[in-house]
Amino acid sequence: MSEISRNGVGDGGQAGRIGIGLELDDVHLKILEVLRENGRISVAALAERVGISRANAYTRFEALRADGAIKRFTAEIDHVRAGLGITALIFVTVRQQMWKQFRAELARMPQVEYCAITTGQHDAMIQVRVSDVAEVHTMVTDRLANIPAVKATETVFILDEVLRRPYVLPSDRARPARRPAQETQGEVPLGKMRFVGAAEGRATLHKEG
Amino acid sequence: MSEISRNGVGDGGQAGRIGIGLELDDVHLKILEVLRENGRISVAALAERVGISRANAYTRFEALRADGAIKRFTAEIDHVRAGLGITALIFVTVRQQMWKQFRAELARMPQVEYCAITTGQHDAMIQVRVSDVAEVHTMVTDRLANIPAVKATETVFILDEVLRRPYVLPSDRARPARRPAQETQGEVPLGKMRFVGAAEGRATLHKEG
DNA sequence: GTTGAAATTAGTACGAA
DNA sequence: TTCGTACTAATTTCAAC
Repeated sequence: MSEISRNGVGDGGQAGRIGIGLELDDVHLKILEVLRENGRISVAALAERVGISRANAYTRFEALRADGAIKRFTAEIDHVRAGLGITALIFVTVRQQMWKQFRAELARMPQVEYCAITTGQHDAMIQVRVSDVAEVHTMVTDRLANIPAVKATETVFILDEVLRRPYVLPSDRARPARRPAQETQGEVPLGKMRFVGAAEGRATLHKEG
Repeated sequence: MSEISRNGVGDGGQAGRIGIGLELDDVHLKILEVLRENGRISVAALAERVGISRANAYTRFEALRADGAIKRFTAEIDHVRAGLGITALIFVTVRQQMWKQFRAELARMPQVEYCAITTGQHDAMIQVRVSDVAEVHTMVTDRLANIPAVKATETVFILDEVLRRPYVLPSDRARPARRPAQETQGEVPLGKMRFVGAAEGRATLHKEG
């Protein structure tokens, strides 16, 4: 057993998840790096690529899963080939204290790939995948607009997905692509920048379903 | 060999990728459904869950990969446990005809998990994962603001990720959660809705690197 | 945390329906 | 095309170091 707490066999179940602030060492991160590129690699091959023994790899692999650091394994598909070539972002303004209803409706919309609650002028961002632009219109008007919790929406289309990493790791910063940072050469033109603060009374939200 | 074109062994290589508009049947979709939830499932178990023979499962599995319908297998991690608990969206306005430079700079930023070109008032949306809010500020001011291609940025923070599916499939619509659609009950309050058109001269963009 | 061997399982290659 | 089976190769498990 490593420093990672796990739902060990024989646990009563009460002491299930304790160490919430676990620290992943370099080996853990290396494992996650390899799995990011090849989620179906055998643990034996994984051990070799990371430079540890197989038994160690099995232990750490299981620990990462049991701890929840690895949530699941999945595939990445070509949405166009799957027949869902249209991607849109829908920014939603939600009526306060109707979040629970909003979440419940979201679960019933299979076109939704991602939904996040944000600061800024809108309250949530939804990413949807559909087969044609008309379906976006249908979704926004027939589904979203009929949800009382939804006060307003704003839709933009995604023209191209430039970059998509399964996930980011702290170890990625260590060895970036090229040119070692170069520090801040002179003052930054702050006029370019604009932060958008959180809307009032929304920072206290937390998962409810 | 199925209806999916593949880089079959013995192919000269010239006739590699032909059928770009391939049609996935129900069995293909079922396979993708299973792999979405468990990307590490063995092909034998996959065959059983889909209800086909092992040989057939191997054929289709390989066909999906060779065709590019499945791009890769990967893991899903808990970003908080990985030490990157802060997620932000940065909306970027890009100076026209400097997209190539913008893309090149993006590749050097390991904190970026996702970047898409969008319609609407901004030109691109970047999703970043960092360890603390200060790092967002650093990214925007030190990195992005120093890119000539970047005209302006607008940053919002993600307070909660409500829903995240690895991908959406056309077959998901067939059997949604509950309540069979109920049709449009009366007219839709269109006043709620607002579409944002594409900025001029940007729809002609395509991948360059 | 590592190595080596046994047991299990996965992947491949056929022929038949 | 799909299925079923036999064959080969690899992986996982378990042991001792």
